[in-house]
Amino acid sequence: MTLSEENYLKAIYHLSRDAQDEVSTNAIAEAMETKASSVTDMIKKLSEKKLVKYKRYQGAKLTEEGRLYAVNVIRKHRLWEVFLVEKLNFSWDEVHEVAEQLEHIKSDKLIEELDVFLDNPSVDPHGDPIPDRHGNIQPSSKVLLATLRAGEQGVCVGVRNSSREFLQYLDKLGISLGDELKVLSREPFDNSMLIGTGDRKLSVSSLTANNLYVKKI
Amino acid sequence: MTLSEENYLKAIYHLSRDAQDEVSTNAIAEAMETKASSVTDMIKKLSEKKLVKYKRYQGAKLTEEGRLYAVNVIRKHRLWEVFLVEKLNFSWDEVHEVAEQLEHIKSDKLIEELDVFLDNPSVDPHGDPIPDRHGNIQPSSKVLLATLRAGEQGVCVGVRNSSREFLQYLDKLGISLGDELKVLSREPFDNSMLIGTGDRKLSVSSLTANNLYVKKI
DNA sequence: GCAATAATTTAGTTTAGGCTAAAAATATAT
DNA sequence: ATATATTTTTAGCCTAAACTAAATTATTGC
Ligand SMILES: [Mn+2]
Ligand SMILES: [Mn+2]
Ligand SMILES: [Mn+2]
Ligand SMILES: [Mn+2]
Repeated sequence: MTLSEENYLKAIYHLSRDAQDEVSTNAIAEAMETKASSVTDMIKKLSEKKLVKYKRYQGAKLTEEGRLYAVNVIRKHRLWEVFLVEKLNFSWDEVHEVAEQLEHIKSDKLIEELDVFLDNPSVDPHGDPIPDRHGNIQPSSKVLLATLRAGEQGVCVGVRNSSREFLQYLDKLGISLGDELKVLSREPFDNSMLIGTGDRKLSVSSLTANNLYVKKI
Repeated sequence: MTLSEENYLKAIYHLSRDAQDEVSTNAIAEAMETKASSVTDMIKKLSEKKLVKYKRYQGAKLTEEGRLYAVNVIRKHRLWEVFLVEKLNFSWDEVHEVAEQLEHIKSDKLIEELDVFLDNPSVDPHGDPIPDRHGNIQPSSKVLLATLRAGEQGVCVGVRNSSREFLQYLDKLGISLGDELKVLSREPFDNSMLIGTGDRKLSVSSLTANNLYVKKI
């Protein structure tokens, strides 16, 4: 499997929240920053290899084999992100680009030993779950901060958007995974919230609250 | 720079012990397990990029820029080998294949932090020197075991041949880097030697003695 | 139900990095 | 010194993965 094929599988996986539904050619093209015609060529190839189910004009859907392959690439991506943060002093907004390269390294022993070396982490630096060696993903009960009512509390456990801009903004706000947040009030005017964390109070915009996952406590 | 270009630079570097001499097209082809015609195409391309000096029918020679690039790839290769052995329980005969992939990952921060994480190692698991970030390589005074006379002693510091077969054979003999060896006698008949290490005595063939580096003590 | 629009595929190119076969240059051996 | 052998280059193809432009199919609005 080539680097490009692996990236397509990953993109299709991420685009189909339910393993059932077909992903459109255009959606894949946008995610991969490429053209629809290139996508058609590639999904035909992946279809030959039985990694994708494809009928002309009907989009693509991963086969079970394709899903397992995609999940394994994601496992590698996330383990490498943990490694970079925990061992090499990378910050959470610096890891993605390098992990995009490292996820394509081929060696079963490498990834199993890395997993052991990192003490079998269950989530990556952005709070995303790390699939196990068999492709199983731990279900989690996280909800968006935006869904909490005034008075409710939660622990910050992940981000929905992991762009550098958002991650660096959270750093600036002083919000990290593991922090306990309490919703002090919600502002109907612009859907922002006033939250308390530690001894600080801060106002977070609707957009921010819709990109931060918490686990209720 | 593509993976293939990097591999050509590395091959040319390894083939030219003295940075002066030209490396022949055929020699590169053999080292890269490719055809001479492909090599011609590539050295033309590297020549355009000023990484290689090339005149038709006269072989290739790295420019200073090309040498620095090659040495940096080798630095990455060897640091990753140290990582695999020291942190991930790889044995010295398993690391090369994976390091061949890892050496192409592009991130300056990654390699500098890896260097720090590993405590700035000076040699890789095969005793080969790790260039520093500026491309300088520590000169070393190692000699082949085969050059020692009866009665002389040395510490095992490296291998000339790092094929899996040879490394596994050394494991079977119980010889590791760091071991002290004493030449008890040399056998004129087949150039083998009788050596003592710890409380053991063993006979090593001429071929083995010509592929093991020691530092005299 | 049909025309307009949007999505998708096809056809034809491009570039990187291979290959083979043939031509050209260099090296070697009488 | 020249014929032969070896090395290297050139010419022409191939495949993977992109692209553009044109053709085709699906969807939507009336
Ligand atoms: Mn990532
Ligand atoms: Mn992540
Ligand atoms: Mn190696
Ligand atoms: Mn090595």
